[in-house]
Amino acid sequence: MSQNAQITAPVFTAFAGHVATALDALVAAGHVPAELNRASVTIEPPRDPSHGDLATNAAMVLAKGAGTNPRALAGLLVAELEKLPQVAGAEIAGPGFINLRLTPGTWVEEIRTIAALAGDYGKSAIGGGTVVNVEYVSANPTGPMHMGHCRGAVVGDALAQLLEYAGHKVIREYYVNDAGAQVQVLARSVHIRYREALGHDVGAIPEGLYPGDYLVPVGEALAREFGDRYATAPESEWLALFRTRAVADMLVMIRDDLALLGIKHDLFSSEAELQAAGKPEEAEAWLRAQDLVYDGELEAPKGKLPDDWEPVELPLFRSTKFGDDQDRPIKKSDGSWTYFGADLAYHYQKAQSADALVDIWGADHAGTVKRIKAAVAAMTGAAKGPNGGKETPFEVKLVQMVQLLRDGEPVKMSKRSGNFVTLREVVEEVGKEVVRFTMLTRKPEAMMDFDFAKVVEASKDNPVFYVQYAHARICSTLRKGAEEGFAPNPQSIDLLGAEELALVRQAAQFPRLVEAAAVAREPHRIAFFLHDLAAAFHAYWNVGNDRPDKRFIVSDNEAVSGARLFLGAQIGQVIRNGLALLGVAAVEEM
RNA sequence: GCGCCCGUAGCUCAGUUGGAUAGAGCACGAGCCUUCUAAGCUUGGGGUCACAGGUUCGAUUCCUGUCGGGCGCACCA
Repeated sequence: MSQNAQITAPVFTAFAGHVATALDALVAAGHVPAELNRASVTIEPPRDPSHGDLATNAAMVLAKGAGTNPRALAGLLVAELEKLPQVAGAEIAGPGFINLRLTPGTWVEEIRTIAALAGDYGKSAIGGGTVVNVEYVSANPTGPMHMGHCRGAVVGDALAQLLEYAGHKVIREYYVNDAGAQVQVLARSVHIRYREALGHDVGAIPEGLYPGDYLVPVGEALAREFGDRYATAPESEWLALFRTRAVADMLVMIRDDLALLGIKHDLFSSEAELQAAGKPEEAEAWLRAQDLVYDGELEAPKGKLPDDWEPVELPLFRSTKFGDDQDRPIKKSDGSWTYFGADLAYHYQKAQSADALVDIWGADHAGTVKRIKAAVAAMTGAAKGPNGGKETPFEVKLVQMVQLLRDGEPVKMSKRSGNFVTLREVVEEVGKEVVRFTMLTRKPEAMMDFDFAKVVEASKDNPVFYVQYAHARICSTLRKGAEEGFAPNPQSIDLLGAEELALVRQAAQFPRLVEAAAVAREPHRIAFFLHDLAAAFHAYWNVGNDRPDKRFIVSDNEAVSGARLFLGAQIGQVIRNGLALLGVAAVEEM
């Protein structure tokens, strides 16, 4: 018999069940057809607090199917819901909303629930254990991470954590593009550094190669290992070797950079290995058998036509059949795979071990979303397909650009010259917590400014600081209470009044917010929730400025102090849980 | 020219998968404040949700079109 059996479910979770039970009762009484789809029934706090603690639209969305009008159905539901001991009042409002007022005891109980569930408060089973593959970062292995990769990395990592918390199994995956032209350029760049390490006069790094100093040690290591064996050898003798070595070194560097942000992938999938295993050929053969790949002429580019454009026949995937604007080549004229051709096989491979796929991409890749979605639909959806006709849900989340600013002035970046701002520089300057939280303070599809000065500002304008400060304030109050001999005391929390319970009401949103954010794949909602909760906490705190009797520690009243400290500890717990979801550590003092 | 994203208060942005009188911070106006943790507090004004249609009990939210901004548009990745 575990202790957990005694724990009441979080109030919003519980009431989702209560409303369902009430509807079941109406079904049993013959008022509502059993087969009615309840998916659009919501249980949420009303926007206007004067309307009560909870509102449901159940009567409005089900009335038509029940062959009655919303207010009549609401009357029946209210009669059921009023039977619940937690319900202090239920009324029908407007077109058929049902507003519920809960007893104060319900909120007191919620404090105990938070304490009992602790780090698990907010966890959900909504994911049902299904496996979601989240692919994020996937930066080319040609150099250190730079800030262009940062937002997608944080959003992807926070999303992965959120989905796990919501009851999914998550595979965090990084697709390593180690087969294309870029890594050949890398190999050539490294070869120059190799010759340089051998004492050759290599001059300036030629245009088009990677000029960064980070390749110097790679060249030196190769010089130590191979001596001058490849110094003047033809490219065909060293290209593959140097590419393999360089990519391996770059991945070490990238993993180190990601570790600075606390990011660790479960799986690094190599494009080169995928190709070596013949996966793209398998995909092509199957697609040709379905007449989804054919040899055809590529359409001319839609923008300004390049001077050297000439029509050519290539194997094309019929992505237009699945909503794309034109069919896309899977092979180049030299017979090698296009990025898309390999990516198509790669996504099919991912679908083998996951129930759903999510890709986090930079907005500059928006143009290729349709073709890859088309490919996944074609390969997983076909009735006779390799996946048995079960189309794998697949979403691409586009993360917009981040503009780096310093005191309002744009920071110049040029990838070509190798003069870009690295992730490491930024993390070392402002800290992991600040980077992660800030990247989640805007919805991903909107552009974002990242100002070095503003993100470290210690003021309430800075949401990172504001949330951290709330947690630190709680910790320091608990320390202070301990000094005065007051401990958090759950025995006396019935003494808490309406102002304190309003704080609980706010914190109690967390479990349903986790579910909504997970379903929407939007981790930034957690960041905004934390900001709102911190604001409510600070506001309550400030009441104590003028009214010592409303402070957490009331020196001559041990019972009230114990109750408020217990409340504070649980608010702190919810903040910690939320921050943990974002991968941000909660600080105990500032 | 086409595709994707964005357009909400003077500014920066939320807006709970279509809900009730659209919110927060900054800035502005007016008061207060020397603190259980200083990085302040309270309060007020401020809106054609870019625009025009459509869908329905109901639209900031969904659909169509227009305007404005960003990104992208080869067999690159």
